Amino acid sequence: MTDTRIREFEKEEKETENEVEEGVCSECGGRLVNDEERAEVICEDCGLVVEEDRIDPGPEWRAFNPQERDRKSRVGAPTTTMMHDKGLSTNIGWQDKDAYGKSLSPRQREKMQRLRRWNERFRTRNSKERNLKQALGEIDRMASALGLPENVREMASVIYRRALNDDLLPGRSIEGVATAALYASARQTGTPRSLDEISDVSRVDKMELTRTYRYIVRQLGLEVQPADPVSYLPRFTSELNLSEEAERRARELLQAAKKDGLHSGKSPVGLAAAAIYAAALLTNEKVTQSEVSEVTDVSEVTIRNRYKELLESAEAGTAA
DNA sequence: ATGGTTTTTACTGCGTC
DNA sequence: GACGCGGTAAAAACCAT
Repeated sequence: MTDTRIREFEKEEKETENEVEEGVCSECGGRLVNDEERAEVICEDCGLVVEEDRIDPGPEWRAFNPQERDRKSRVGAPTTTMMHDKGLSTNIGWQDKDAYGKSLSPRQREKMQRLRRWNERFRTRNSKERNLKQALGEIDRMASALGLPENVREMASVIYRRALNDDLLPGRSIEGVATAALYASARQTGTPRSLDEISDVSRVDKMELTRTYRYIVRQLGLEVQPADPVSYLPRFTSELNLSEEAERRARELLQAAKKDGLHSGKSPVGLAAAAIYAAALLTNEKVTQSEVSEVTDVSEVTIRNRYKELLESAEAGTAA
C-alpha cells in the first residue's frame, strides 16, 4: 500500500468523524467543531472548549485489511448469555490442522481426537450440573414456601434428574420442569398441593405448569394416582382452626363417600373442602362456606354441591 | 378439534341477626 | 340492611377421544 493511499484513508476517516460532532456554542451561538488532534470540541467563533480529554474507544492500531485486523486484534468474540458458559469454554477445531494450517501427523490426529472427546464430555457434564444446581435451588425455594418436608424435595429432585437425563429439558424452562417435578412428587408422597398453590409460588404460570407436568409424567412413565382428598384435611382444618374431632368426621365422610364411588371424576380438593364444611356442621363449629372456599380455593357452589352428596351417602351408610 | 363433564361466575330469593 | 345459605343458568375449564 502506497503512502498516498494511506493518507487518503486517514483523511476520509477524519472527515466522517467530523461530520458527527456538531452543535451550537452555548456562549456565542457559533458552530462547534471537533478538533481531532487535540481531542477537544471547540467553538469555531469564540474558541470555547466544550469538551476535552475525550476518550477514543477504538483500537490504537490501524488495520487496512481483515487479515491485518485479525493479527493485531487482542480480543476475541463478544461474550453471550445465550450459552451457559457465555461462550468462553474451550473449543477444539474439527479440522486436523495445526496453527499454521499444516496437516497433523496420524499420531497427533489421534491425540486431538481424544482431547476433543474429553473436552466435550466435561463441557456437557458441566452444563448439566449447572442446570441441575439451579433447578434444585428452585425446588428448595418452592418447597419451603409451601412447607413441604424433606422427602418431597428429594423425590422432586430425583424426578428432575430423570427428566434431565432423558433429555426432556430442551424446549422447556428449567423452572417449569422443576415446578412440575415438585408438583408430581408432592402428590406421590401423599402431601399434595393444589395446582393453584404450586403456581402461586412458582415463576411459571399454570398453563405452562400443567403442560410440562403432563409431558414429563407421560415421558417418564410416572404413575401418579389422583390425590386422596383425605391428605388435604390436616392442613385445611388447622388453617381454619377446627378441632381434631371435625377432622376425624371429615375423614369418615370421605371414606363413606368413596365406597359410594362419589370420588370419581370430582376434584379431590373440592371433596376435601366439602367434607370439612360438612364436618364442621356436624360438630357445631362455625365456619362459613366462604371461609372454607377462601382457604381451599374451591368455589362455594362446588362446596355446596359436594357436601350435599357427602351427607346423603353418609346417612345411607349409617342407616344400612 | 370436539363433546361431555365438572367447576366457576354471577345473580337471585329466603331467613335471621 | 348485612350476612349466611341455597339454588340456577351460562360461561369457562378440564379431559379423553
